[in-house]
Amino acid sequence: MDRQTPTLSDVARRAGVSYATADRVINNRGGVAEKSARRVRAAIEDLGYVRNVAAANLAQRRTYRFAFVIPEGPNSFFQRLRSILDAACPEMLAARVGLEVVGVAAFDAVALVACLERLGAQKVDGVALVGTDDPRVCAAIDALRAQGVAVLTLVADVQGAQSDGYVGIDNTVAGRTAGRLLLLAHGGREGRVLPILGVATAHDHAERLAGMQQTLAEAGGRVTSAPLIEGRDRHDIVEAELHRRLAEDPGITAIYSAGAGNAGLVRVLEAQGRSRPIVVLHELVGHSRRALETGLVDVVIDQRPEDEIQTALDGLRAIADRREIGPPAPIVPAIYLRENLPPAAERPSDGET
Amino acid sequence: MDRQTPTLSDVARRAGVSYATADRVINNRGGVAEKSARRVRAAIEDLGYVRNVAAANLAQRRTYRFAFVIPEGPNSFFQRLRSILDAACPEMLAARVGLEVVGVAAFDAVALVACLERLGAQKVDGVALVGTDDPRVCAAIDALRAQGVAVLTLVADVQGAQSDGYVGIDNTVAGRTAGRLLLLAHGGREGRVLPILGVATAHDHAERLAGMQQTLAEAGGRVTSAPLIEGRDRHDIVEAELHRRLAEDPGITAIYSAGAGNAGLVRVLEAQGRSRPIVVLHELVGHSRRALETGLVDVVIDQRPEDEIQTALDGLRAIADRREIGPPAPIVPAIYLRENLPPAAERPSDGET
DNA sequence: CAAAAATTGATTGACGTCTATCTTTTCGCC
DNA sequence: GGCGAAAAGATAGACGTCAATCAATTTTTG
Repeated sequence: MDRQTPTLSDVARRAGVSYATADRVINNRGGVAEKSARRVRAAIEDLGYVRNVAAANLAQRRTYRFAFVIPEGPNSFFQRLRSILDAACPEMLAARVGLEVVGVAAFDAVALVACLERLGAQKVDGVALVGTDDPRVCAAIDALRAQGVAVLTLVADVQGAQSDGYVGIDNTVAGRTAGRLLLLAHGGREGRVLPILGVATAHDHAERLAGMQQTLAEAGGRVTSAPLIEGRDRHDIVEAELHRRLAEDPGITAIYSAGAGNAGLVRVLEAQGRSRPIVVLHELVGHSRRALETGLVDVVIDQRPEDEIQTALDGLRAIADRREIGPPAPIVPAIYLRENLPPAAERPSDGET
Repeated sequence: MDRQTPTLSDVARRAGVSYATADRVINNRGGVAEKSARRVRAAIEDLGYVRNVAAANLAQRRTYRFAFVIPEGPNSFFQRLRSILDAACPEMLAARVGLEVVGVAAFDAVALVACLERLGAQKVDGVALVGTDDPRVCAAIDALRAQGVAVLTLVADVQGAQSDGYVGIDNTVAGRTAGRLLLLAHGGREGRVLPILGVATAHDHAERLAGMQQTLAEAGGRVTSAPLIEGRDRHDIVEAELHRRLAEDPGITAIYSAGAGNAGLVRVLEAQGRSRPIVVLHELVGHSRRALETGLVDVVIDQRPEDEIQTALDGLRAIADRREIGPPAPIVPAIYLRENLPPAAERPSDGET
C-alpha cells in the first residue's frame, strides 16, 4: 500500500542516466544533450516524480526572507493588515520563513523607494508592497526584480511596474458590487445615492465609484448618483459635509462610502435616529464592524486581507522556489451583513478607516 | 544578518546536556529527569529554537495519507467539492501529502461506516468526512480516533460523535444571512417569503429555514414566511410545486431555497418573465451561477468549499504532526451577487444542486 | 555496600536533495 | 586517427532530524 514516492535516483535509473545527469536536468544546470534531457523528462513523467521540496530546502539550508511593506498611519485597515501579518509570523517560522513587516509613511513615494532599496541590499527573497503610484516606485520595483527578488503588489497596484503579480481586489468589481447591493436595497424604487470618497484622484476610490455608477446606470437609472463628498479620509470633514448634504437634500436614499474616514459617517448616522438611508461601505474594521452589529450600517464590503496575505505568501514562496504555479485565484470582495460577520479575532484597536 | 536558526544540537549544548537527551525531551520519549527536561525547555526558549519540520519529515520519510469521504450522486455541490479536491491533489503531492478522495452513496450510513473501517485498516493518517447522522457512524468515528487517526467532519457534522473538529458553516447563521438579505431587498415593505427545502427533517436545511425566520421575526414581522415547499431535492418536484404555489398565492414576494434541486426553480423563474420575486438560494454551482449571471436570481449564499477544504487539510496536518494549533477560524457563508462572482475555474459539469 | 534501575552520553545510519569535483566516455571535425 | 570539447558518470559531504544501540554514569533500593 505504501510504496514510497520515487526519488531522483529512481528517475535516473529509469532514464538510464546517472544521478548527476538527472540532477543537471531538473536543476537546469546545462551541459546535457537534448536526447538525455528528454529521457529524463520522460522518466519523470512516467514515475510521477515530484521533487521533495523539504529535502531540497534542507540541503540548501534555505530560509526565506520575505518583507511586507505596509503604509503607516491611523488607517485601521492597514492596522488590520499588520495584525494579520504579525499573527502569521510564528506559524511561518515553523516553515522556515522569516517575515519582516516594514512600515512606511503612507503615500510617501520617496520613503517607499528608500525602503525597497534597503530591502534589496539586505538580500530578501521576496517583497510584497502596498503600491503608491509613482515612476520612482516603478523603477525601484524593476531594480529589485532585476536583482532576483520576487515582488508582489498588495492591495494597491503600481501602474506601469512589472511586478510578479498583483494581489488585491479589482476596485471596479468592488464598486459594481456596491451598486448591485444598492439596487437590491432599493427594490425597484427610485433613489439617490450619495457617494463619499477619500480623494477623487486616488484611482482606487475613483474606480469604486465608477463601478457603482456603472451598475446603477445599467439597471435603468431609477437609482442615480448624487454629487460626491470628498472627505479626504478625515472623519471630521466627512461628518460636517455629510451632515450638511443630508439636511439640504432630502432625496438621498442611500450612502456609499468608497474610502476611509468612516468614523465621521458613523457619528452622523447615530444622530439620524430611526429612519436612516441605506448605507454601504468598505473594509471591515473596528468601527465599521460595530456599526454593522448595531444596525447603523447595512453592508460592509471587505477585501479579506487574510486571504490577500495568504495568497501573497503562497505566491512569494512559489516564485522563490521556482515552482511553476498558475496565477493565484483573484481575490473577490466579500459582502458582510450583520448576520455573517466572521468572529472578531483581533484585539480592538481603533483608528480611522 | 543571516545567522542561521539554531538546531537541536545548539539547544543541547546550551542546556549542557547531550543531543540524545535533548532529543528525548522534544520527542518526549521519556526516561529524562525532570531537572534536565526543564533545562532543555529553558534552552529552547532562550534560543528560540523551532523544530525544522522539513528535516523531521525527511528523516521520518513521512508522507501523510489523508482521505476525504464525499457523498456520491448528482448533487453538484459535492461534485464541486470533488473537483476542488482533485485540483488540490498535485499541489499537495509536492508537500508529501497523498490525498484519497472516496465516494460513498449519499445518506447511506452503512456504506459510510464500511468505508471508514476500510480506511482505518489502510492506516490513513486522517479522514475528513461529510457526516451522516447515525449512531453507527458515530461509533465508526470513535473507533478511528481511538486508532490514532485524525477525523474531521466536513460540511455536515455528526451529532454525538467526538471528532477532532467540524469544518463547515453554521447553517443557522447561513439562514439568518438569507433572512437579512431578504429584509434588505424588501426595503421596509411588506412581503411573504416562500421557503423551499429538500426534506424538512434534514437538520441542516431545517436550521437554515429557522435562521431565516428568526431574522425576519426580529425585524418586526413585516416580511413573513409562507408555508414551505418540500422539494426532496428533486427539480421536477420543485418545479411543479413552485409553479402551483406562485399561481395560487400572488402575495409571494420572495423565494428562499435552502437546499438543492434548484434547477427546477430556475426553470420556473425563466418562465416567469419580467417581474419575478426576489430569489435567494444556496451554493454556487453551475446553474445557480448562470442564473445569477443572467439575472434570474438575486443572491447566492455559498459555503466556500475551497476554504473548507483548505481548512480541513490544515487541520489534518496539524493533528498529524502533533502540532498545537488553535481551532480553525470558522467558515462564514459568503454572499455572491452577479458582480462579485469569483472566476469560474471548474469545468462546466452539470447536475442537480 | 552491592545490585538493580534510572538516567545520560556518544555515536551511527538513514532520509532526498544540492553542490562540487574529478574521471571517463562520446562526439564532431580536421 | 587523433584532438579537443561536450556530455555523462561517479562519488562524497553537507543539511537537521529521527531512531536505534550500547556504554557510561548516577541514583535508588534492599
